[in-house]
Amino acid sequence: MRREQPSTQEAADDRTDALRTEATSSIVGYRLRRAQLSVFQRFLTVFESLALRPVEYTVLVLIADNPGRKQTEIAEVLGVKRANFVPLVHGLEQRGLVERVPSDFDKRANALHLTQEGEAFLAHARQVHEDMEQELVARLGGEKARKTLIELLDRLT
Amino acid sequence: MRREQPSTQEAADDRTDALRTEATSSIVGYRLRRAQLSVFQRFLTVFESLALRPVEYTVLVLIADNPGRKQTEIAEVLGVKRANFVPLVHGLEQRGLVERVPSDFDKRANALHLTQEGEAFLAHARQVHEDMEQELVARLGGEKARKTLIELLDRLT
DNA sequence: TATTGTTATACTCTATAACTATA
DNA sequence: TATAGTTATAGAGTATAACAATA
Repeated sequence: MRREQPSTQEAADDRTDALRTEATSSIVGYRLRRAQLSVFQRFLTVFESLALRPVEYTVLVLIADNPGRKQTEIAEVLGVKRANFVPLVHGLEQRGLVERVPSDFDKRANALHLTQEGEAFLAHARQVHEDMEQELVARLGGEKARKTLIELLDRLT
Repeated sequence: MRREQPSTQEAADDRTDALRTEATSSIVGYRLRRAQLSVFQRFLTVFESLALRPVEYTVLVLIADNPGRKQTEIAEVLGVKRANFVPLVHGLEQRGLVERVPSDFDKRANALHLTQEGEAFLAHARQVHEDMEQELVARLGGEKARKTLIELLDRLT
């Protein structure tokens, strides 16, 4: 049997070749983190001209699909603390994409809506995002692979 | 055809039922983030008695499999900036798990090694981690599902 | 009493610049 | 000149506590 690596007892101060990373392959959490960072980095690049972060895109999508909901509700489904949601939605409002309408049913609450400009912006963003998803599907090896991935991820969540 | 939801044109200030989140299902990055956070949270719980964070566990594994390597090399393969790696490895050294040995070949560099205590600690940590991985495998639906997941994640990285 | 939105604040992660000692 | 380790620091992201208005 051929010895391709020095003994594991030996130090390696003098070697400049690649590190052994086999053990990290078996750490699901580590692989998840690397993949997530990679996909988010790609998102930031693709959405740079729209100046939209991943969480902001998701907020716009959720408001569009749930018009009139309270800040707390949108924040909670996203896993964002309501205290941290304040500056987030404030930024979207200042850009003219989101409206905070005092609720008729509960004077403490703000009902969230997209503005007309917000709807148009999101329509464009959805297109940009769909293109990115197709790029990911290509990397994964097809729509079936993407569906499998989502299913497996959901089992971990 | 039965109408199960109010018109999408209508606001929803008065409803208290679950939000529509179908659109977020199709966002791979979002699903990745949720799954990663969930798995990391589980890791923190499982490793609470060992007081070990995910990145620290990975550092120990990498040093064990690559004794004598420089800080820069371990940091880079992990995607950690060398500046941020300093306090990380310092903490592991203070706990008596890791040694920084001035390299014979390059007086600028520190060669990283596990101490005897570090080896014993890691042996225990690997066991705890293996138990956690088996728990994840059960959630995923078997070893084959886990292998599929890792393959798909690697295609995104 | 409890909840909504808000402010303030702290802690972790991450990123960059600059220094020193070596190469 | 370039690199290894280090320090300082700034920016995100995330967490908790406390407050006013309202339920």
